[in-house]
Amino acid sequence: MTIEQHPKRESGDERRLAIAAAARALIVEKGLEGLRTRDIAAAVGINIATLHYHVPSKEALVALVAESIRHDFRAQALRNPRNGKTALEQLHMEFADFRETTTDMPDLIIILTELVERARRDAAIAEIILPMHQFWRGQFAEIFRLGLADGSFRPDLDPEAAATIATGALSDCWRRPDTTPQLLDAAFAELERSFISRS
Amino acid sequence: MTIEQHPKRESGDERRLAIAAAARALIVEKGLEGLRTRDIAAAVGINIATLHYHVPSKEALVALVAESIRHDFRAQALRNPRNGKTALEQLHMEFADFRETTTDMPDLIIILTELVERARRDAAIAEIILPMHQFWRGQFAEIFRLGLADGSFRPDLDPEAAATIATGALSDCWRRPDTTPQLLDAAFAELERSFISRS
Amino acid sequence: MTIEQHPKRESGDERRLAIAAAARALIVEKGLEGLRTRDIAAAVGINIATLHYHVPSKEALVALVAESIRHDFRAQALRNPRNGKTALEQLHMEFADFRETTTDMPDLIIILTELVERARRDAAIAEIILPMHQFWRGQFAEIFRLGLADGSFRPDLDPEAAATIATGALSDCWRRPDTTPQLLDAAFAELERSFISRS
Amino acid sequence: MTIEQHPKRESGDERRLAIAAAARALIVEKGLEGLRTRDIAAAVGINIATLHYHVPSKEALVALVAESIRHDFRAQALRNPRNGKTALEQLHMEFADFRETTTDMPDLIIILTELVERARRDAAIAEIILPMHQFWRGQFAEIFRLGLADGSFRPDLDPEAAATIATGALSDCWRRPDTTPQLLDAAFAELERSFISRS
DNA sequence: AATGAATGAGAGTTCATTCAT
DNA sequence: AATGAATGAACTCTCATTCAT
Repeated sequence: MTIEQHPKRESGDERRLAIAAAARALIVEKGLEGLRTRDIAAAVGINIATLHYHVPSKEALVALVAESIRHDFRAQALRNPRNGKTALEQLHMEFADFRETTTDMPDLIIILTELVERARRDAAIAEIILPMHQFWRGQFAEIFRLGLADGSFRPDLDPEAAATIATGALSDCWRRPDTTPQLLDAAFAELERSFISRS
Repeated sequence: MTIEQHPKRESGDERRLAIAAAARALIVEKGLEGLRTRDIAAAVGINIATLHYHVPSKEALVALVAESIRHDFRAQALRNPRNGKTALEQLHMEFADFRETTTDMPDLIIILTELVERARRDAAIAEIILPMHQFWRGQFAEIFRLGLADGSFRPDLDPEAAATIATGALSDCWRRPDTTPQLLDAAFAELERSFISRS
Repeated sequence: MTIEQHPKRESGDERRLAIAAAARALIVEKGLEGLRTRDIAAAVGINIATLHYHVPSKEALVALVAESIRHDFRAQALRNPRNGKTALEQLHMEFADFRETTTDMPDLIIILTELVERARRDAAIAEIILPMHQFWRGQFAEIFRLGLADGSFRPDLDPEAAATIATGALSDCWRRPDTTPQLLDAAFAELERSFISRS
Repeated sequence: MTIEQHPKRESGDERRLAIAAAARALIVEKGLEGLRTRDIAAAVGINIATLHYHVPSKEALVALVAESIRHDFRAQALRNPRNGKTALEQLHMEFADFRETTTDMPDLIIILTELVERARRDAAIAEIILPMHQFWRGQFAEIFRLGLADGSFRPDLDPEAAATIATGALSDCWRRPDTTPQLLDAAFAELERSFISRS
């Protein structure tokens, strides 16, 4: 895209981006377990030794992927500002965002799931991934607190627990191998009915 | 059962049980990805060739673990009969069962999560594992349908979607590395408030 | 066939015959290199340990096959007596015998070839197999000597060398993967024209 | 060729040559059946992984050996041009070539025999090896046709059958474990007497 | 910044053979 | 005479990583 004088010799950052992209594609295809450094190098079009020059170890490579995922999530989260919206509007936006992500970047969620799994055994990954989950749940909790204050959600709602349920249901819903858009929509609707006040 | 004079010489079924147990312990420790046949053989106290005598391949070994998990789940599901209980009582029992499982057999859920992940790429595992998930969700759906009929749950409840939410929230709740019993209890309570009728 | 009181418990000799037969079939199918004791046991319908009870080692098993081949060859050689025939008649009979063997027992020659190959490295096999070859060549030499005496073969014929050529050409002819009956017939005819006297 | 300061670090082609040479020596010693990748690596002085770096699989390794044999055969065949020679002179040269090969490169024929045997079950090897045999037989046939035309061979000679007999006799002659140079010479002489015209 | 060559450690699997019953 | 279970030794092959250039 930008003017390149040495197309074969990309800058270090560009190479790292290409490596992360290739790694993500391969994780989607074969899972984190099936990820091979040689495959990544081949996909990028470089030598394995060159790959190790840019990313010193496989551990660092997985961390790079985790960072890359976090970056994309953050970008998505910041795209639609919530300022000045009602709690219900924000909840709808949150649902819409999730729906959009599952549609536009299904890979992102697959990789995230794999990283969450790995986070249980890899502290470095945990440090990157878990805050993401917490941030997402935090956003839900914030919405629920707002809705409690303005009376749009039922008064006995526990914002934290509801956030746990919402994020849990959504992510598990996506994780399921037999998932469908209809299933997701039904879950959205049922979650809304569960939380709004009725009077 | 009987006093073993030759612990080196067990029957095939006993060995297979011991192998499944050792494999499960190792999966909890190192994940399915880190599972090594040699480690299992060492844990059981047999030669690797002996392991292959009883379980012909690693693929078959993972399937054996999946079967073993299914067996345990079934046993647990059948322990407390639901006959003659109200919908709410049954929901409470479902929660209690889950709680009991997380307490008594935390490994079971960890392994199940790994197997679900693998099921995405391994059809043989999928065939064993996915029905379990569906059975669990089906039980929730049944409870919600019952509660709709007797008026204990709110009339606009979508039983299937609610079942999806309940199982999703619960399993995700457990999957989280930072999970606590309190978190689980809060989720139980919030789910109940979400679904019961208020009048 | 014979009256068996314990069909499952054959006598040692019968078992050894069955083992040899199974081994021969498997050698034809997969070669001596691909011969596995387990496959033989399975073909016979017995346990591997039982196989080892009857034939103590794989080496002994190959020797058993070699003996079995020698037995068949001998039987075939003795079937058509050469007494009172002319040299040319005997040569024709020799050709007919070879042709018959390639038609009726093609396996026999395949296995023999494999055994000859192995004889180079296995003295025990060599001791069984090489005399067979020498016996065959000796018969040809005898025929050529007879034909020299009665003038039916050309006077400058070297019986030993001619026997070498005849057996060599025939066995190699058969060994070839693209062999055909026509090829064999052409070789027979050309050999005859090469050796008979023309005057 | 040049003085090597780092014998551990050779070019890929050199390594492949060294691997082929080591493999050939080992095949002569233990047969194709007894060929082990570890032994080859040890003979070359490299790690097994390095061997696999240069030759990706054992199958490819056997193919490499087959190619190497073909290369040597071709070089030998092209060394002495047949142009302008009489049929008889060419036949003598063919015999001399074979004799030279058996003297200078006895291994070559041993390995060839093993490869021919394997060609029956391995299509990839067959594609490399069988044309060699056919080329050799074709050369004999050509000589016989030439000799028929100029009257140096007997008029009822079947060139193709004679070529089959000649190559068959020669290769079988060599294959025999009890072979001697005298035996070869006697076969040469007898073949010549069998085919030349007498008038 | 890049690469061809090399490697240690280890993976799953195979096989003839043996042991206890 | 027969067998289920066990085993040592070996096999081919893989992978992340390093070295020399």
